[in-house]
Amino acid sequence: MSERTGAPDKPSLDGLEDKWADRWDADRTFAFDRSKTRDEVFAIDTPPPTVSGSLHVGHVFSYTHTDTIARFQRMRGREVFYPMGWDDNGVPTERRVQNYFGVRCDPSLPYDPGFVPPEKPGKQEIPISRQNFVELCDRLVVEDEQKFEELWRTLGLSVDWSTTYTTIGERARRASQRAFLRNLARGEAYQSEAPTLWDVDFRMAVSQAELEDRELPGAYYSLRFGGTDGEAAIVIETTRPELIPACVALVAHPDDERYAPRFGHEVVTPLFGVRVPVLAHPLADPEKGSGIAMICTFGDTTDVVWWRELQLSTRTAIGRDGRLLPEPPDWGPAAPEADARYAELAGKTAKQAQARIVELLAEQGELVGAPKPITHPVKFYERGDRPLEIVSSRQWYIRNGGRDAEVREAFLARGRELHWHPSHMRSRYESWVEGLNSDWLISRQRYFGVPFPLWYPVDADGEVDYDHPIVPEEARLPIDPTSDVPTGATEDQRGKAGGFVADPDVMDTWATSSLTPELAAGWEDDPDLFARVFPMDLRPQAFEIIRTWLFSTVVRAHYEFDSLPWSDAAISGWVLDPERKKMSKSKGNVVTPMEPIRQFGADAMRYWAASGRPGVDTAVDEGQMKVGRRLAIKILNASKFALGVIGDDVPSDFGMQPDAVTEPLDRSMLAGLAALVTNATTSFESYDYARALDSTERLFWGFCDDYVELVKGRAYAGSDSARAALACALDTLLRLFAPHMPFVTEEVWSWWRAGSIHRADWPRADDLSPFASADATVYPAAAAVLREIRKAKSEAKRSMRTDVVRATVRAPAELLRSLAPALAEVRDAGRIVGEVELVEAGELAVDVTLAAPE
RNA sequence: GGGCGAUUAGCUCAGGGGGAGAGCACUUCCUUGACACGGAAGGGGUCAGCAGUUCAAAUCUGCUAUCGCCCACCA
Repeated sequence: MSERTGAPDKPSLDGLEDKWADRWDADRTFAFDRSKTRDEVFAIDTPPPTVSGSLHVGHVFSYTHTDTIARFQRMRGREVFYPMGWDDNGVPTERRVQNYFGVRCDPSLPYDPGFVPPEKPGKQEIPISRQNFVELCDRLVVEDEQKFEELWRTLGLSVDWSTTYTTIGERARRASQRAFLRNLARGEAYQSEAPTLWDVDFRMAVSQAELEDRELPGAYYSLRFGGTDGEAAIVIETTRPELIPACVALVAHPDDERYAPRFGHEVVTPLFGVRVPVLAHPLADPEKGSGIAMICTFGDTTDVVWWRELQLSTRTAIGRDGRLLPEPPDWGPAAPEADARYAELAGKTAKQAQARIVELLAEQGELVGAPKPITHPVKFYERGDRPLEIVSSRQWYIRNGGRDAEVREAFLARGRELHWHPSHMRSRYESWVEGLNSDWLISRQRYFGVPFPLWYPVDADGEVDYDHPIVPEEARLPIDPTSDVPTGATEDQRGKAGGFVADPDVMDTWATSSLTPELAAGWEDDPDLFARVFPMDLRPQAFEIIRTWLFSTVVRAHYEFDSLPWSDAAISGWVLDPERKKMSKSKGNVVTPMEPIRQFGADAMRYWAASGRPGVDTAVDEGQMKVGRRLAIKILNASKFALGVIGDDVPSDFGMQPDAVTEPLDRSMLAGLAALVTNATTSFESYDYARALDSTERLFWGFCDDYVELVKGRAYAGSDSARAALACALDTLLRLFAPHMPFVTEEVWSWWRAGSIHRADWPRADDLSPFASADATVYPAAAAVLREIRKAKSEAKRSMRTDVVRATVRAPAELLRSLAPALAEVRDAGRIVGEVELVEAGELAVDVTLAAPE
């Protein structure tokens, strides 16, 4: 509990961050009170930052938005559950641990409890077991966490630092495996051997959500497929001639009269002389190229559709390493020259094979005309460097509506049930769900991650039976099937006929991240906490991971709890560099936040962040930070003035004493403040922290410029009405600013109040209701006239303290009526020493006669 | 190809049927008793364009243009 200190002579922002961060920590100001029930709690599903690198200014931006909401809800009386997670699961962390310690994860190795990494990573990576790797990860995360936490605390995030979680730790592994096993038991998870998008460098399957298109230069090559039985050749266009050996058919639209006579007939592939059928399918576009395409297994996702729907055979040419397979595919009947052709290409990368095959086509005269250069979109893994291939493999999926209209409708309904801020972000969710074309592929052929908690029986012939996975009891989780054995089995049965083998794969990181609300809430591990916080209230996140994080979290909660994981989603925009370019490490334009926080102050940094509207991309702007700093300083100084006239003997509960406010000017000012409270509250309730700040700031500057000047004389003279009004306004304004500028408001609060402002009540318009009946026009009228007087002095290039010998106020009758009760204050603030004449006129104008210069 | 958003002062942006606004920058002035890490004032805009609804449009509707993003089976 803080002691009242009174205002210092020279208030300063210096050192406020450390001072108050330490105090909040010591007082446990933001500790979650878990005696509160669900309806009293406001729970936030905080995005766990990836601990592989460093935080950048974009994190500061969006986490500040969330923190303003958290502080508002806390002041409103909700017990805020505001945990922090650390995302240490996934490729970025895997790479960081590899590079940092010079090790490599090899799950076939046994755990070595005595392993110590080298002091400096050697040139050769040391292979270690998965458990050893995870332990190193835990160790590194602790170091990263400390840096992150220091920044968050300096920024003033009001999280409860005793409620943290990680995404690769034991709890996360247990929750991920438990959720998967339950999906499996209910039939929501299934495995399938099918063509899958595949990254040839990472050598793993990639899900639809991890795809991105990149524009790449390419070319259309026109190829001649020879006719059979005396029929003419058919010319097709393709961008991937290297896939000719994988060609299984040609396809044209059923209504295309050019090719209708050939349907069911065969043609011969160029170079290889393999016979393939000509078929009809509505997906073939008569307008594209020559209107007829070659189907390869597999060149793109359309090939997969054709292959499946036309029930074609498989002729695999490209392997999982992106190179042409060493052995030729099954050509079918009679293709004498095919093997020889293929031998020359085997082992080449797709790119090399294309170059060679184009040469050969040209030599053989089977290339029609010159290649037509184009640029076209090609699918990439978002982290990958080479185009994706499609290979057939056995993978685990979770049903997400990609292949089932009913399931899809259920998730669209969840999207409509969720409150989106801003609301138009819902359309991104909807277009994603509507465009799904496959289920959620959750298995990854990686070593670091949460393993699938499964084994498969090996039959007497040594064949693995994938259709009857062996699952562990939930109580055993988390397990690693490569080192743990099925219940009742022994290690010596591993890999043996009649024994078992482990599922070698790990789960996609989103399979864990999709459980962050459950993880943070202690699902199954802490049922008492879970009941108090789940489903949560708010998911704050960036828009670009709606299709991944947001959607997958909805999927998991829908299946496990038949509910949304939270009622509201607040979607933040991007932070752009000062030139309004997207920040990225490769461009080298990433702004790190600690330096500007130290330079301008955390409140100033937060001011900049909170000025960015919900969902709107915002540029890094030092100008806004300077404005924020100026505001913070103004709050210090205006408070110092107000407390100076309120008096040092003010009791700590002095403040809302509406009865003491009797003067019309004071009552009028407080009427405006009441309207502000309503406005700011409404804005915050709809997650519009920016509007709340904007309206509060607007009133505050006017308060400083006009009200303080008008009331100064009377306040110095000891007017009780002025003292009470200033106390009331200061008290209210500080609390309105507290969510945005927690440090400076807490500092000022400590001068005259007990306890933390962040545990004080949010202002209620009801507290100011005595002023609802006040004439709200008095204060604006007085301020307007005062501005006219200042203008006259400014235009005369005279000091503001110049005496006014005589003034004539011309104004509409209403304005003059409003002005009347505050005329004394206007005289005082305007230094009018002589007569004031009031004249009715159409528009406000003030003529003044200034005292002669000395 | 479909969708979402944006277009307002030199810059960054707010506003959302009836006065064209803020901050920064610029110009001028003021070292007044809370504040020189200040303060007062000023200049500056065909609210992207066209059409419509309306007594009245920056604001609502439609179309167009430009920019950004999302989605799509892009041979």
